[in-house]
Amino acid sequence: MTSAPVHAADTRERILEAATRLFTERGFARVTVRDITSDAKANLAAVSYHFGDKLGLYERVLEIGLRSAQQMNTETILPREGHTPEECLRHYVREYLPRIVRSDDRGWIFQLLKHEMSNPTAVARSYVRGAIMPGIEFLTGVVGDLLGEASTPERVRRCTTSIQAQCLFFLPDPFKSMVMPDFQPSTDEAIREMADHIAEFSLAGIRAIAAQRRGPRVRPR
Amino acid sequence: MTSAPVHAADTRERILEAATRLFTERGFARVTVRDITSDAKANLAAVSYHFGDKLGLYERVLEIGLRSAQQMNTETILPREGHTPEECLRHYVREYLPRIVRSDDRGWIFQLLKHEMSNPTAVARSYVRGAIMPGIEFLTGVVGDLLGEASTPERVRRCTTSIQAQCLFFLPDPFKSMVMPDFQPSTDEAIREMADHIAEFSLAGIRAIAAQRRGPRVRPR
DNA sequence: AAGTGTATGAATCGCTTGTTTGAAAGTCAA
DNA sequence: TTGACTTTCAAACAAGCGATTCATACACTT
Repeated sequence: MTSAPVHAADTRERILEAATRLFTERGFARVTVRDITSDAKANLAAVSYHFGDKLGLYERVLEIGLRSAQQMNTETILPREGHTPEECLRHYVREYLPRIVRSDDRGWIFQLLKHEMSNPTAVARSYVRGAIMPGIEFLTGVVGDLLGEASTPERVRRCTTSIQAQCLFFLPDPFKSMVMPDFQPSTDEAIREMADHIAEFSLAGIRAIAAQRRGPRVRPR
Repeated sequence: MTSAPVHAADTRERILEAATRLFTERGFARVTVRDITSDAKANLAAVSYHFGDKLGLYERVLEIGLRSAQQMNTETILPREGHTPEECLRHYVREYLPRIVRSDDRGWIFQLLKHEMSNPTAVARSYVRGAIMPGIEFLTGVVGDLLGEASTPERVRRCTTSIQAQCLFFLPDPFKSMVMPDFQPSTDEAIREMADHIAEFSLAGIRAIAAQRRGPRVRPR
C-alpha cells in the first residue's frame, strides 16, 4: 500500500519512448542512461533490468525504427509497372522529403541513423540496409529507365546520388540551421515546393546527362 | 645535459598538429586530452599549460582552419566579370569537390565543421560564416544570373541548395561509406567526373527551372 | 496466510574524463 | 654560480558515466 506505487507496469514502455526521442535528438553517445530514466520517471536500474544494458535498449529502438522505415518504403515506392519513370520519381521525392525534414513519427529513424554517420555504433549496420537500400534500389531503376539508351552504370550511380544528396541534405541539423536557416523549409507548403523543385531539377539534369554522347566521357569547357 | 630532453620547445606545435588531425577525424567530444597528448608525445598537462583547456585548444585549431578556408575561397571563387556564369559554376564545383572528398591539408576544415553539425560546440558558430558563407553567396549570384528573368529569391535559394547539397554529400563519412561504398568516388579521375556531372546536371536543372513560367507556381503532374 | 516470481528503488562500484597540483628539470641573464 | 623564469612530468582530484547490488514492494498462485 503506502503511497500508490508508480508500478504502472509500463515502465518499459515509458523508457522506450524516452529513449527513442532522446536517441533521435542526440544520438547514442550523447544520451546517458540517467537522462533516459529520469525523463521516463523510472529508476536508473530499470534499463539494465528490462534491456540488459544501454546498448540493448538502443538496439530495441533501432528494431522499431527499422519496421517504421520499411513501412515508409511501401509508401514512397510506386510500382514501376503502371507508372512512368517521371511519375515514380516525383512521387518518391514528394513522399520522401517531408519525412526527412520533419522527424515525426514517420521519419525519426532517418535522423537517428544520421547520428550513426558521425558516431557509428556498429549495431546499426544491419538495420540500415533494410531501411534505406530499398529506396536506393528503386531510384536506381527509375534513373536507369530515364537515361534509356544513354544509361551506363556510372551515369546511373551519379544521377541517383544527385537525387539522394538533394533529399538527405534536409535532415534536421542544429548546426546547419544555425548557419543557414533560410535553406531549411519549415512549412508544409515550402516542403512541397522544395520537393517539386528537386523532382523537376533532377529530371532536367538526368535528361541532360542522357543527351551527352556515350563513350570515353564528354568533358565540357 | 643528461639524455637529450625532449624539450624541443615545439611541444605546443606537436599538440596542435595532433589535435587538428584527431578533431578532424572524430570531432571535439570524441577526442580526449589523453588521446592528443599521447599522440603528440607530450605530457597530459601540456594542453592546460599551453592552451588553457581543451576548448581553448579546439578554438585555436578552428582559427587556423578558418584561415585555410578563406584561402580556399579565393581559389574556388572566380571573378564574375570576365567569366560566364556557366564557367563560374563549373570552376567552383571542380575546385570545391576535391577538397570536400579528400580531407587533406586544404579541405580538413569542412570535415571538422561537419562534426559540429551533430555535436555543436557553440564556439564554431562565428568561424563558420567566414568559412562557408562566401561560397554560398557566390553561388547565389551565379545562379541568379543563370535564372535570368525567371529569377525569384525562392528559385535562387532552391537551386543553390541543390548544388550545395550535391557537393556536401561527399564529405567523408564512416557510416555512409559503410552503407553505400559505391557512391563515394575515390580516384582523382572519379572525383573529376563527379564534379563535371554535378555541374552539367545542375546547369540543366537550373535551365529547366528558368523555363517554368513565373507566378503562383507550376505544379506538375 | 504463506510463498513465489517480478519489478522498483537507493546506494555503490569501477572506470574514464578534464583539470589541477607541486616538484623536477630545463634555459638564460647577471 | 646564483637566481628567476619557463616548461615538463607523475600523480592526484572531482565529476560523470554505465553497470551492479541487495533490500523492498508488489501481484499472483496455492
